[in-house]
Amino acid sequence: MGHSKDDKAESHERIVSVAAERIRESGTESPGVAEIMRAAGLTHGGFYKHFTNREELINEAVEHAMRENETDAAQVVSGADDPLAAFADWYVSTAHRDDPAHGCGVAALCTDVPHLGRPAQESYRAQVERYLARLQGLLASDDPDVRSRANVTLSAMVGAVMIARGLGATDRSDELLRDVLEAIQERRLLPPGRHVDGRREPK
Amino acid sequence: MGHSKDDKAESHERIVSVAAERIRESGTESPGVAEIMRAAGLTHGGFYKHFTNREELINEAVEHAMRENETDAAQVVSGADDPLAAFADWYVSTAHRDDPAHGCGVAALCTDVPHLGRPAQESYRAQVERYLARLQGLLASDDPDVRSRANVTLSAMVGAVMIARGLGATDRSDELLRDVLEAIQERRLLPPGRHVDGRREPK
DNA sequence: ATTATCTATAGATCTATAGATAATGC
DNA sequence: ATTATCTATAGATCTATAGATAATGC
Repeated sequence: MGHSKDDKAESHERIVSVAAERIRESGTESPGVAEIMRAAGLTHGGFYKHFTNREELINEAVEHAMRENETDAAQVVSGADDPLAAFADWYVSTAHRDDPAHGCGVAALCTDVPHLGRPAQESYRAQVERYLARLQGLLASDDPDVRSRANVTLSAMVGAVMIARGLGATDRSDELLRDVLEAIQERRLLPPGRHVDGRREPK
Repeated sequence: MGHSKDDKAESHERIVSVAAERIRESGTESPGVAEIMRAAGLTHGGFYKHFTNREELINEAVEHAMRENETDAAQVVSGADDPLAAFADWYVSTAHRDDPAHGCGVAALCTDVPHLGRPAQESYRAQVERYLARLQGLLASDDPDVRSRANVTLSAMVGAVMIARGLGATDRSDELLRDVLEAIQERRLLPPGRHVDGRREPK
């Protein structure tokens, strides 16, 4: 047993980190307090010295899952010849499909977030904004429709990984990921005739 | 109490139909047997005369959710001036975002399916195939890359609805849906320079 | 007589709490 | 003395079962 304040901070971090993995793998409802504490090397009784209730842990775990992934993204694009291609390569991959526990929280938690409280929804929204800001930077900046294109690109990336996860590690799943990756890397999501009037009217 | 064989068949259908709604709204783990039976106007005790266990219901409910949505899709495109535009309009919409219970099972259940058994995974896979077959029919048929384009289009459609659900009914969410809808309707997901060599090498 | 549904409940699991234990840190 | 963690357990909830009830259908 360790009982210093540092130990407690380490324990807290470990619980949140483990929970962030489990909820991306099995959803926010599935893993129990006892299971998460066991995975963190602790017993379930001590849990309530760290969190007022389970929901508080889930909120911290959602925020952790979102930010953890974002730091990975920054490393991937830094110093790449084609940063957009590197970003897409990292995201739209079989490795990402097969390891949701350490992957994108926007993809893994999209179905859970509507049933969670404000803090988790805000963590989700903020991470979508960070992805969109990053994509706008990676797409040609002289395009009046960068934001629209970032929305389309993010949708295709997230959708591909989600459908691929539903299909499992099959040839069909691999093919879908590869087709979406190529479409992004070859800039096929660009408008064929450029729009010069900026944002169009919503129908 | 009604006790005829017809009544039982109706009860069975009602239980599966209600379950198909609840699992798309809250995931396959969340709704309990008692809750589903109550929503079907029955008590929980009779459940096991219809299903050997909860998992069997979930399998039937997943299959039901997938097929129900597919018949809606067929109606939407039939007789439309621009069937692809009509299909995208129906799928990439705020109405679809705000009503997962009656919406696409591929979107609603993608995170649950990997944790379910073979039958549910097969239902999921089959519905992805039906969507892709439909999209290949709606996209220009003289294109050697229709299949690739169907994969990209489906990913963008599903991804847009999933992210939009995570964001909730906000301006940002509406904008994302509108941008993806326009990209599909204006055929912006087409390659700018056509590829005549068919399928390219996987890198 | 058969059977679809209902009432009641057993057994398992989960969140949260209470009190004990064994370190830390003034 | 304080407190981080552990053991034990209360109370709620969930799946599944058993036996009772009240219709159907030969």
